[in-house]
Amino acid sequence: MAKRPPLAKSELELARIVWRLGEATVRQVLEALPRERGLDFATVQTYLRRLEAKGYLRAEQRGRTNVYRSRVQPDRVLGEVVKDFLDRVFDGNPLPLVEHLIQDRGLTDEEIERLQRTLDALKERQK
Amino acid sequence: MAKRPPLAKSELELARIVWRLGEATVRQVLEALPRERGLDFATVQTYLRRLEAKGYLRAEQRGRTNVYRSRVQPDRVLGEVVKDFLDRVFDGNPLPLVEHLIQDRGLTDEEIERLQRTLDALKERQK
DNA sequence: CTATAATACGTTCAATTGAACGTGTTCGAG
DNA sequence: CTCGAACACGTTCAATTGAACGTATTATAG
Repeated sequence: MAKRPPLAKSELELARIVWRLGEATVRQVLEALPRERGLDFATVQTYLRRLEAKGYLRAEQRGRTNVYRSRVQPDRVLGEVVKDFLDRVFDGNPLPLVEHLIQDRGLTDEEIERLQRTLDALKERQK
Repeated sequence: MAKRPPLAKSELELARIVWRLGEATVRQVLEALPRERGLDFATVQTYLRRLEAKGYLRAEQRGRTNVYRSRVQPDRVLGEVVKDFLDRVFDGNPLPLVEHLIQDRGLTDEEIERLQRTLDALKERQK
């Protein structure tokens, strides 16, 4: 499985939009971008082309226009991104990051409940 | 508080070593690096200089040698790094990341227990 | 004392990334 | 038709990053 080159930040940003939309043209991605981002059409085009070259997206010529869709499972890519981050910043140790997240950022009561149930299930399964 | 320029990956890697050691010379950082990293002394020197220029580290001339130490609270920087990542990859929403982490990466039983206690405490406090 | 090793510091260099330009082509409104 | 808007694609360009070089200086083992 030929390893893809790493995702740059802007590339991930656009890839996530394509993932969310399922498939998208340059213009659709541009329009899905927050207005204050202020990217040029040509710039979005360039990034999508790069994503295709890197193997993350696949372009299909529909009529006169290119439609991009994901070539790899988004979750898989996300997993790689998270793993890379975890390795670099926490030596691959998830616990400190999890603790940081649940301490620091606001979780609602429901979210806490939900996490507890997830942990319960996990503890069950872990036997 | 003048915002620092962002931390590049290699820079964060070295900064973390300085944080861990409390203070360190170029050589000490070099030696604390995993052997397979294979960085040159001069390269480590360059990165530490950049970290100083960016305001993350402060160099003190001790004898003939530079000793680097952190200029900002490491936890603070770490918080920024995590926040940036969370924003970019999960739209600032911690829950999906937490769920991904506890599902995907191996947590030991004790770690799960510990998380549950943390969540209990958090739920208490949230009233 | 002197040659060698270690260091600081300025400089360089290639690859990657963020961002856009220019040109050729095409499609649809008048 | 024809003209302008939209698009594709090749190209460019500056900033950042990863990595190291070269030179001057100093400390130290012989």
